[in-house]
Amino acid sequence: MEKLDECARQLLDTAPQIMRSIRAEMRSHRGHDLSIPQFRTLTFIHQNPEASLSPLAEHLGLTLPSTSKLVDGLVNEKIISRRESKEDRRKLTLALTKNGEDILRAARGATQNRLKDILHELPADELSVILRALNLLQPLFMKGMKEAKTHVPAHS
Amino acid sequence: MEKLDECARQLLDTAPQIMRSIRAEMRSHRGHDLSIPQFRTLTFIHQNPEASLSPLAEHLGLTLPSTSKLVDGLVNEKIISRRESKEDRRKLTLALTKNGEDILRAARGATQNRLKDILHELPADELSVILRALNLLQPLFMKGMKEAKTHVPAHS
DNA sequence: TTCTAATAGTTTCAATATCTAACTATATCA
DNA sequence: TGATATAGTTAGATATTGAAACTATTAGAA
Repeated sequence: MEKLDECARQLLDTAPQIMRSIRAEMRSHRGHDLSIPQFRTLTFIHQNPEASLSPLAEHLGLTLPSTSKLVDGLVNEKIISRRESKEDRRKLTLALTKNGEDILRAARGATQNRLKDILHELPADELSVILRALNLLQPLFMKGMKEAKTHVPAHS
Repeated sequence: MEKLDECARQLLDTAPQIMRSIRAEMRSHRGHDLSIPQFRTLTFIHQNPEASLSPLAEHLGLTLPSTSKLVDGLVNEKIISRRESKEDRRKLTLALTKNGEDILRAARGATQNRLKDILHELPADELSVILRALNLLQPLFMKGMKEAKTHVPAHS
């Protein structure tokens, strides 16, 4: 149980610092500024074609009104498109525009480069450890979300 | 370099999800609601006794006015104390109140428990991998901050 | 078939968080 | 000593988010 305690503690201390680097880069690369929630929205829609608003809200951890507003802004900027779903007229179908795909790709590229800058001095075996850990963590934190609801986002 | 790419990509995808869980717990446990920046402020001051405002701002990735306001709110709630520094009257010295320490302890405890809930099903060897990875990542993301400035936060 | 309940999303209002510009006070340097 | 640098505050503007209220659509019960 000591390891479990230590993992929880380290995660709590490290995750915010990682996010700080990510946020800084999202906001500093040339071109379109994206907030973290905007970036996460684009990523979610990219990974979940035909997504509607509610699963997006759930993924973001935001309420429906907040998510609706967020999407509004992105629609206004022609980054995503929003249309009525074919199977259920209450639902929206969200999609990235071409512009949105470009912006997402640029943001990911720049931010991943930044992270690579930070990580590049690590030897390969340590990168392997980190990669393995991330592969363990990712499903858990997606899984946590699944437990809350039954809607499972599809992952590439 | 493939591993480096993959690490950067996974980090970019996983860190926000981890933060989502942390944020949700910070906001849901009984007692005092803390925002992530507030929590990070308390943690920083706890780990850096006698800290002034500028290194805190730097740590948070916020501007001085924003940090000043954030601290204002916490001072008003008697969570931290603020006084003029002895060596330099331009500088503040920030400290946790007793109340602040209680609140931080409670927030950490609850959030760590939440993370433990998520992680507990992992076998010990996998926890070891995660722990090792976090121990590798943490200094890097603190180090990144050091590179930006010369002021090195002391760590327990 | 009709009516009620549930669901998806929007709008309004209020609160909170953050940045920029401008400013004050203090310390350092030429 | 005066100019410059540094630490922090205030005011104003903008962005983000939740709660309450509302509309439209779908599903389920009678």
